[in-house]
Amino acid sequence: MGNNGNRITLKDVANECGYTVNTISRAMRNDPHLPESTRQMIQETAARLGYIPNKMASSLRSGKSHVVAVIVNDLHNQHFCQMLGKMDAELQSAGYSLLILCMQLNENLAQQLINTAISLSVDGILYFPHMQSEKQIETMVNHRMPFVLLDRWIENVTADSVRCDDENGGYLAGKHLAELGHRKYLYLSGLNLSSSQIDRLIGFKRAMKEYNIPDENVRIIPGETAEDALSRGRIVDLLYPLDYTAIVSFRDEMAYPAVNALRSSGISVPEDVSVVSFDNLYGSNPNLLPLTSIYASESDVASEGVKVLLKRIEDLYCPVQTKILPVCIYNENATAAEAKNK
Amino acid sequence: MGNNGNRITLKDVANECGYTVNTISRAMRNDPHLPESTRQMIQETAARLGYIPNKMASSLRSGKSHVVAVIVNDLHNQHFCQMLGKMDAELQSAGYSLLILCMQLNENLAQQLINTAISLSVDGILYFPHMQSEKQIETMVNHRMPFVLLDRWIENVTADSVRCDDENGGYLAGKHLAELGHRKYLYLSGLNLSSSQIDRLIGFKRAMKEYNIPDENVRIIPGETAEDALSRGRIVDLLYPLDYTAIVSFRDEMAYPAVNALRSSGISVPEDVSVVSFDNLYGSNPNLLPLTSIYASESDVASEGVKVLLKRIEDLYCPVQTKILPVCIYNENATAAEAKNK
DNA sequence: AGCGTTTAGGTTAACGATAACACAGATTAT
DNA sequence: ATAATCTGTGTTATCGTTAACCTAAACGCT
Repeated sequence: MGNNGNRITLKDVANECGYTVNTISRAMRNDPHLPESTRQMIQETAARLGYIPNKMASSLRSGKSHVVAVIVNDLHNQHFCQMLGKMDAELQSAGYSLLILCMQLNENLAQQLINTAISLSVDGILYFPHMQSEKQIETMVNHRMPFVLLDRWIENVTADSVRCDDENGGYLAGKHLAELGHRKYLYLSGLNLSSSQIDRLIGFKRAMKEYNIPDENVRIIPGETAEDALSRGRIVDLLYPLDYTAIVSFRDEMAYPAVNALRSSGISVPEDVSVVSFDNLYGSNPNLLPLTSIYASESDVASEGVKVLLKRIEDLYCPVQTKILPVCIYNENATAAEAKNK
Repeated sequence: MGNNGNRITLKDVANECGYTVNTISRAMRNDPHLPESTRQMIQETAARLGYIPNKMASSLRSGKSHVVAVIVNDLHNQHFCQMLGKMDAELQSAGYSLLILCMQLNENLAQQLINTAISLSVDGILYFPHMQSEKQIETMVNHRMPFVLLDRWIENVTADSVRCDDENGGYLAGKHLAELGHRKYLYLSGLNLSSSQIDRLIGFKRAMKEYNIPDENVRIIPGETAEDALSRGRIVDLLYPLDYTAIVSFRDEMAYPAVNALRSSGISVPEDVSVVSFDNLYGSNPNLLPLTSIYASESDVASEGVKVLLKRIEDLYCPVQTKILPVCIYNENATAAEAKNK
């Protein structure tokens, strides 16, 4: 008979076996001090009774929850989803579960989500910060909570981080287009200047300088979302009067409507206008868009991120880990077409 | 002065305020028995000290964790990811966090994931079952764990469920194609006969009967994954000799490579061959594929699912809830082109 | 004034598991 | 042969919070 309501606890197993809860607990954790036979007998009884350990209790006492939280900005964003899959796989094989906390595009939620994570005593946090937000970092540090910053760096913060080489990415974008002979550029920036945007622009400008393309040939269009800025009329207006022939978009999701707008106006991509973007969101579907995309493997970011976090969980005081993953530039179709054009 | 290591607990706040932990606990939970002034003072002190409640402890004592688990087959699948976003939003506004447990395409993990969920004392489970698996259901029932079956039904199980009207979906697919005048069909089925596949096929056959299309005009190609079955050669071989002009694919992810294969072989879609599929995965990108897709709003499945679960959490013994969401058939481009063709 | 009823808070015992310590009997070492 | 160690287990305290129960003062009412 169960103790209180219905849940089967160590106590129930103990009663059934004639041992104390302590011994059962040990058996379940495969404590080497128990003789093989006893352990087996206990584990079998536990299985027979349908015992499922209560991690809340265990975590409360032991301080380990075997749950890792990931904090992302938006679950509708494929970029994150692809990583979640990989992260989950890596975490699972290390014995962790994944708690997803999502800002729903509202950055003010970040602090609250971090509190939630701490509140649930997760063992670590995979954090995709959306803004330059030192306060959240401070909270985690104060609570001695292991964490890794993903995709971005944060000003004045030294902490474990995994991101791709955005500066080089921007450079490669510029170089690629410059070598194709383009002289006038539209650079679609975003509204929030995240670290990756800053780095990409810096790299891009470095390339421009290297190829002697003057500043005034690069028109930066900042602070707009894809939908509202890149409507057909707008992008065509922007392109034609000044003979821009190249577009750089800070991420594929922004490039996508731009390319659509161009095509609908009878402008071919990449024949008339070359487009370079970041993330390679559509990389797995090479027929979809004639984009050249700059990216680091999402899978690598995810698995490196997990690796770094697990290391930090294991040793809270190990030296700071920073991984900057190489980016590559690729799109079969676009590259081929552009080369032909050249 | 903290008690043990460093975490700030109720006790610390109590010491600081001169009340007992009980009173602090009450203040934090906004217990109406406390005078406004005391509560405010306590909450301010707690905030000042950086107190973050320990949900492990709270959950252990109170039996509520305010975490809901979702069990999915594959996080790389967009269909799930889209729902996760919506679910998370709905759950967040109800005060819950979302724990994602993923089978990594390995159905044998299902039982283990359910155990994990129970182990973590989640308040409920959103379950996308992958197979006809009664045992997992039994576990949840035994543990009085609220759950909702999503997307699928399970034989011999009566439980809360939310899914779309797959039978009608299949019917609409058949009707649509039959009315366009198609007489010979390739029906791409999947390897595992999930309930949605069964229902879709049943509905499709009903339409075939209604339009007097004999069984032998429908060739069912089962048990293959998209990649391996629908290579260029294969699909073209299948199409040409018998003059199939219509393809039904049990889900968009399978249709996608098929369409690509067709196009690469110089067969136009939808001009030469009409393709109907399910899920409307690419619906938000109408230029991507000339597919006609049958689907129910993912957002609806997600939010209905959450709604049903929350109700069940609130009252474990309320009557069984089953929601079958209407499907619609749509693709602007394909429909227009097909109509012109007709 | 006397008696019930709030009001504001304290006391105590859980929730389920685990860590630290204790300890008897068996085994080994010297 | 006796001390030292190991083996297998029980005892107790504790993780941080909450539920159930209790009390003392203040208040209202006839």
